[in-house]
Amino acid sequence: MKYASVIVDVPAMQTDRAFDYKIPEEWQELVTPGMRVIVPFGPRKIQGFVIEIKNHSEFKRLKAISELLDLTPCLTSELIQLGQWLTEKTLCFKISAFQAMLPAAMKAKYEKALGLTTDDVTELVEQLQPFFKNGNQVDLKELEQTVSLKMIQKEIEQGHLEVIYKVKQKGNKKTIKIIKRNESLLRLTELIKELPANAKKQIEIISYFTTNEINEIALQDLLIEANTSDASVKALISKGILKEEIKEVYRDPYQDRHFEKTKRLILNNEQQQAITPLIKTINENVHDVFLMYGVTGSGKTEVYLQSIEEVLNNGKEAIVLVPEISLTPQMVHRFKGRFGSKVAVLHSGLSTGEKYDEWRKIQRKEVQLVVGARSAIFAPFENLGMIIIDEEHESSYKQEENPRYHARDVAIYRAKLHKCPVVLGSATPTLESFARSKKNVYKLLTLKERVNKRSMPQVDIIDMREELRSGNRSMFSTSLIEKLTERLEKGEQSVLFLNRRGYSSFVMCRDCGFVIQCPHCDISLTYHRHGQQLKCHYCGHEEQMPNVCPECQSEHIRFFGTGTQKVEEELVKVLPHSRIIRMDVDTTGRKGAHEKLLTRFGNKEADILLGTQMIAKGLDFPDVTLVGVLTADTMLHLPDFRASEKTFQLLTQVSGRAGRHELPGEVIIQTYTPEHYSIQLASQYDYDSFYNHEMQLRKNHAYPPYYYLALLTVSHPEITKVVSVTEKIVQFLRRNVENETKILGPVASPIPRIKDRYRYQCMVKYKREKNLHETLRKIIEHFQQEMSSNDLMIAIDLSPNTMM
DNA sequence: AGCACGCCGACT
DNA sequence: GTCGGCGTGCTC
Repeated sequence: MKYASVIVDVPAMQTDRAFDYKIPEEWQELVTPGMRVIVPFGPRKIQGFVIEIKNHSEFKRLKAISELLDLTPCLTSELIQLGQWLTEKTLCFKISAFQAMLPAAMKAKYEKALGLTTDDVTELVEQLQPFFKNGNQVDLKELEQTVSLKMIQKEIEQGHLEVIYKVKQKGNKKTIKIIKRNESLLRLTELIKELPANAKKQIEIISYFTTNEINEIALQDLLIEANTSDASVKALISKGILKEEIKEVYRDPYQDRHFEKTKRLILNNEQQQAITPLIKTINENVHDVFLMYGVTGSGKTEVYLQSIEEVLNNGKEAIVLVPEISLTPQMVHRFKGRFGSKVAVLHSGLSTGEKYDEWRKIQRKEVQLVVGARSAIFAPFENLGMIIIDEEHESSYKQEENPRYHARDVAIYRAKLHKCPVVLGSATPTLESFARSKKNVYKLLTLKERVNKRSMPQVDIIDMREELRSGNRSMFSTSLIEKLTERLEKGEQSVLFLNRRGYSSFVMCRDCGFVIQCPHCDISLTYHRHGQQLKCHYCGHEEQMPNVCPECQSEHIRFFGTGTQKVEEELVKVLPHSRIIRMDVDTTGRKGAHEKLLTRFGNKEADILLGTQMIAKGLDFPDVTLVGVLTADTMLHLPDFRASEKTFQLLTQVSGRAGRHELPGEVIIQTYTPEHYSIQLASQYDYDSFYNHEMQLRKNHAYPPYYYLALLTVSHPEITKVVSVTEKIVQFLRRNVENETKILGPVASPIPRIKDRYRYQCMVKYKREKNLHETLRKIIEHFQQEMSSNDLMIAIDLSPNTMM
């Protein structure tokens, strides 16, 4: 007799362990670790993951697995192990770790229904009787709307009704019907004559098979091609001449796109030097981490492509991670063009079903390469030959919700197991990675020249304070307008970049200075042109834009700050004849809208592309010769120790968008702090100096990479509770950490209240702290009751990206 | 997370 | 005396 250890789908501290189940006789040999099952849990039924098969169980009153959801495990043994590791590393629940590895379609949904337990409907209360006219089950949600719960409860007590717990799958395999011939072509030709003459349509169908000499065809195609209805097809099937088969098909998001085969390019000297050690590790089957530091346009991608080719030739698989926002069609094209149908693509633009299908291709070993965003790092490959993380510095590789993992850490963990290399690529590596390469923990591969030998575009820093002094109160400097006009005249294109983070349009009274804030969060509301609404970006609260100031009744209340809409309006005023494409969340909301706008810009249907973060990455248009950054320093003032680093990265990234082809490019950076080193050094493309300068600061302030961080955020509706809990935590930490570890706090979070919950935090800065995870676990355990009963929340982020 | 069980106050 | 509030503890 075998038993299954199951991790159940209940994300709670008390259930964060395996539960044992009997395996029914008929599945004894079938159930293996990594399969999803449905199990009884208390009174209900829920989904779970089998993580182990055992011959004994300590527990006496075992229940049996009620259903199998997979016949092939969806988690490989490696992924089960990885899940355990993730759980410890990020202090998340086991179930959350497993769920993070799978496409959303495989997560269960739960529903409750009421079932009739008697044959005689009239035993029920009259009011309930009509609901069971068409069957003996009714959806509970539906019933709740019209009937009181009490009445239902009574009926359950009397044994007339029962609650049925249902587990539903979200997405599923898409299938089509295939019609096959059941006879030889020769026999079919004979059959045409044998069929009754009035069976015209049937004859037509058979002729279609014989004249085209085909064995099978999709039903929907056959109906069109042979111009018939499925009644005739059914008739032939029942006669045994044809047969029907169900076939799983993939929703292919790229099916009507043609990818021209691209050939490998000749590598230049630098690229050759970079790829050699990489190829060596690939062929020798050893684990290593490479940092490929290559300036924009230095041809990193070609190095990726050729090393992947090597991996695939060795019969192994590869994962390429790309930041969500640069997973553009251009990017996909490069991989599909080289490797065709061997590639699966995973990103958030796909529907749940499409993601599931791409994932299935990986599981069934139909592809050898995955290109995708963060979660693609969990691709269920079993024979990994290499993992590439492009734009390694991107903060989106860190998941900001549980499990708070960093894709880079997962990549290195998996690569160690598979004895294969990890390649981290960037033009502006994170300080962490570059520091590791200096210590030779990562092997540094450097690409200093651009492939086309062009120098980087000239960058001009414009001091906006000067502009203000000389009477220019607009958001465009004289120089920027001049250069934009110049491009318009020459028929060249420009890109304007608005860095909006931490600088959205808030509403302020000009008389008393009152700023309208969210009633539930301590943050100012954002003005939305659409319907004159004020919106909170944290809790979704909405209200109407007032006509007068709520404080002083002044009419001089208006919105400040710079949204893309506002910039567009202003721009049209200054350059009335320019054609502008605006790209932001509003214009790219719909699926495919993003791509359409870019195509239009590429076709030169506009002169100026205006947008936020999303246009900073990977765009490559030959006629763009001017890039303008409207406000370079907004991000600098966020409460974030990485603010300078992010600013440097962004400016470097954006500058790389200009003059990528024959035409030379120019960059304008507008700022109120032109002397800031991250702006100065970005304009000189001087990563090394930036690195040295920033490292010194990090050292002085005890930040990464000199120290590791852990951020604990406590939240509760009452501020006194929050403060006292955080205080207790800090005291406990102080008693349990090493001497050189620093503990900051308790302090209010940068956003002190979200959704009516007060937030306090404490930051742990440590170098070596062997037992930190254990200590943090103890803290959670200590507050466990309060967390489940008293609405208390403690969030722990190990190596947080920001302090928010 | 759900859900049952169980112990106290305010009503028919 | 009963209904129903939510604190406590369990789920293989």
